[in-house]
Amino acid sequence: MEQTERQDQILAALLRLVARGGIEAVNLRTVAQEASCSLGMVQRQFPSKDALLEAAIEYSMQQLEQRVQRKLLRSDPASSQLLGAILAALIDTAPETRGETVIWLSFLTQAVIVPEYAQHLRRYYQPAQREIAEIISHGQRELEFTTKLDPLETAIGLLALADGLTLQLQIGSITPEQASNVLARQLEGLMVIP
Amino acid sequence: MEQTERQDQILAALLRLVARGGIEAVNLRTVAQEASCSLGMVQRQFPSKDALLEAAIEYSMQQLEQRVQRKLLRSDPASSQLLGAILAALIDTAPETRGETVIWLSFLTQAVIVPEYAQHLRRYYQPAQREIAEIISHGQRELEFTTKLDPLETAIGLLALADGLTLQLQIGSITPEQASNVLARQLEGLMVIP
DNA sequence: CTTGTTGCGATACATCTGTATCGAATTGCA
DNA sequence: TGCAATTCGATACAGATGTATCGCAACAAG
Repeated sequence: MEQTERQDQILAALLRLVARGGIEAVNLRTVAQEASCSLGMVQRQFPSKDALLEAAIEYSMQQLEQRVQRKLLRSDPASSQLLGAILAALIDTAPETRGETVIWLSFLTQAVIVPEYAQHLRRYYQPAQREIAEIISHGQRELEFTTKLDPLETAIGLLALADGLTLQLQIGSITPEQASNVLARQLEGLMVIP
Repeated sequence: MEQTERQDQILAALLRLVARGGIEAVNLRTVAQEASCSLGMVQRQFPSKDALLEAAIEYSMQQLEQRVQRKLLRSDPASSQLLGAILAALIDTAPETRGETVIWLSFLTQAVIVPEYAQHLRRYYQPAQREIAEIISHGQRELEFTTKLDPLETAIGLLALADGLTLQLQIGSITPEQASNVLARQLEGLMVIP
């Protein structure tokens, strides 16, 4: 068995654990048990618990990235369709992605306190903001979007909205239908003249 | 010294602690130290750590409630002004409110896992959604808002947006100016005809 | 003033958790 | 096949943490 393969098994086990019991359920022993290996094995694959969690975040980000990319490939290349696909991937509530969502939220919450985490996140969000702004810009040039709003500001709003909707969805204070309706209205809003 | 007074001192100490080090910095000993009292005192005021945290959440929610109410009293009674005041209070980044923000985010994250917490939060969000929807409805009837959008759906969007912006603000991936601009654009959006 | 009660803070205790260590098993190579 | 090196998993260890206990001091009632 290869190194990275074993590491991925452990990371997957960790995410299953997080999906069930949140990040508080994670410790070296429970992870080992979930991964059906020994405590020593987990220690050997990851030098410390922090390193393990860091790897889990990285892993989750990659999974999210892939999910977005897959949606984009299947999507109509019109700007509004692209945006819709990206945002739909961000608020995904499929059970398989629950672990990723929860660990992502935990990481966000931690980042408010730990500057290094916040920096990590900025390095993710700022490119995302720019990419979405670019799509909006493109839509404006192609006259698909008639809005005159600032693309970057609009992109920031859409990303923040997606995060907020994810939270509300996860705690069940809104339904998936409501969430996608809200997003749909926002996209429609780009096609009027304000 | 009265019971509730001592409890409030402890809760305030806890929130200072959370503002500095997040919820992980909270344990009975650090709280006692921050509150300049003994471990036994904290134990006597709150039967368990869970009860202590529960009380801290309640306390934070009351503080937020009061902050919103104060803003509302000072605000112009026009619907858009009311909405602006509420949303501005929600994304507040004043240092004094940081502890509340962080504990609120921690609680949100926990709520994804703990159904009882989620229920607490729904009991907060759903009235908030309805109140904001009511303000929007009123604005529509008074012809201040020309939008034909569904009030409840719009309210859900605004609240989710506020949560998302709060997160992004706290990790520094957007500036306060960007956040309030995004909110302002949304409010302007209610005054067009879509 | 004495005595019983209550409140207080220090300390003890059990558990959990990250990390280090060590002997045994396994594997690869000559 | 035999040996050396590596890998494995069990266990030991230290520190942190929630909770329980206990002796002492302050105070009130008689």
